[in-house]
Amino acid sequence: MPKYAANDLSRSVEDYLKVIYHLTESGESASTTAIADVLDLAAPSVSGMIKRLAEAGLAEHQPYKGVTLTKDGRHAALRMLRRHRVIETYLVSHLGYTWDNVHDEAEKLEHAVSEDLVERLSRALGDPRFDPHGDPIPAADGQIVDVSTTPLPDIPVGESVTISRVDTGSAERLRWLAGAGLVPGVRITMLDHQPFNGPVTVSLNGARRVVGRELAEQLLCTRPE
Amino acid sequence: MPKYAANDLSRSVEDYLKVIYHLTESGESASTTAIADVLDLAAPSVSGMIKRLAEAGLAEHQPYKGVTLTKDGRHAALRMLRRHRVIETYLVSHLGYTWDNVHDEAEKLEHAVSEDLVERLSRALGDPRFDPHGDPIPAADGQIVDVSTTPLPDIPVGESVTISRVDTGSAERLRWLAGAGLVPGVRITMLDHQPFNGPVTVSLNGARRVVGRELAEQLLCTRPE
DNA sequence: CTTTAGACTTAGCTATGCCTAAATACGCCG
DNA sequence: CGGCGTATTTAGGCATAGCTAAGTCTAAAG
Repeated sequence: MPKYAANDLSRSVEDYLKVIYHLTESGESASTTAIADVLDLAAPSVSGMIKRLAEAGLAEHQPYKGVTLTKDGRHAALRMLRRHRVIETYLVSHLGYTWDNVHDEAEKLEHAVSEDLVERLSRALGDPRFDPHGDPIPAADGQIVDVSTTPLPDIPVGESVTISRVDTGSAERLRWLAGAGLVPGVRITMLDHQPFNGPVTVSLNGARRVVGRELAEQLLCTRPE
Repeated sequence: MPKYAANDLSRSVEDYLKVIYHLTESGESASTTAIADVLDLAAPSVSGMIKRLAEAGLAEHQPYKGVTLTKDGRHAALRMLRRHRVIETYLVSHLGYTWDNVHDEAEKLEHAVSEDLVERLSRALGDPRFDPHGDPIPAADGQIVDVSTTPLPDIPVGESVTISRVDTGSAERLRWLAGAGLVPGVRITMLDHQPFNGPVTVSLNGARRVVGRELAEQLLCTRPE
């Protein structure tokens, strides 16, 4: 018999679940310190919350080894992710926000919107599958598509690719990228790699763009065929 | 020098301020029990919060006599009222909500939206001055229009008036009224009063509507000239 | 003028979620 | 293998905001 999904988690719990979800996406478990860093909290506060999450059946904790989400916890985290990304998309396409300033607003709203409102927002948008940063929006049932992408610096010279995802939360970087036209959906061709972690040069619509290595790593591309 | 408006009140504080604002609109001070009833809290909890509100300079408390808002408190309450009504209006006109089901959603969102978002919503609506229930929306600076209205049962037979405001939060009543076409902006003519607090009969667009006294009291009308 | 019901406040407890300080475990380096 | 630094947990507090139980004030009725 499935447990009733606890649908009334506190704001804090929701935030922890989201962070743990992100930290464990690559398979490893999330450490206390890593969580504390992201949420800007003291480590003991995180220790305490991890215990509560485990008791609530949302997370599994191996003391001193880290924490992972249970099925319930992952489900709740995906619900938050859906909310966040639907809200961001709506704010950008219907209320004049730009992709560099939606994050904070969505961060607050995602804890306040009802299931119903999220679905209305999604429908008003035509049930988009990606948000303005190219991040996939989980479906209402928690399904999330897994697009295989390659960081821009790993693209060989001469190859043409499509930018599919921009993996930074930095408003400054997002603004610069938007100004340079380097946004999801755009087709670019790799022209040059400089060695020793130097910049890469790409062309888009005939124009040249030089992008520093660190930023280029955050431009995730889909390769042809 | 004006005090900086405390812009980071807790959800609870915001709720208390709203309730005290409503209870004191008619000039009297709000009693502990009245506040407790509306918020569905125990009286001692309210006593405690009133003390905190007074310490924060948001309310004035005469022990055993009731509480009123200070200028700061009233300002914060009006800010919440603006948020609530702008959100309700947006949900109805852009997201397919009906006037009987927006309240709960707005109640949660009003604590989460930023000043910026409220102004964007308002602009997207053309800066409306009334919400779907006909309640005036305070301006961003706290100005609120005071429309003088008359409860429907006080309209003499034969007079034609416009429904300007529907003063009930009951979803059932709102649904019935919408079905009967008795919504703000509609012009009706008083046909009959039954005695002993009996129902009133009105015509709208040639149709007759019989409305019980209690409900009719909640239909606030503007009279000609 | 007293009594008394009901409104209001005080006292003291609970839960959440944060903190600092102190204790303890892990794992690496010599 | 032992020690040491870092990560982690435990212990003990604090603030907010709720609760019940008990005491106190007000005002109306006798």
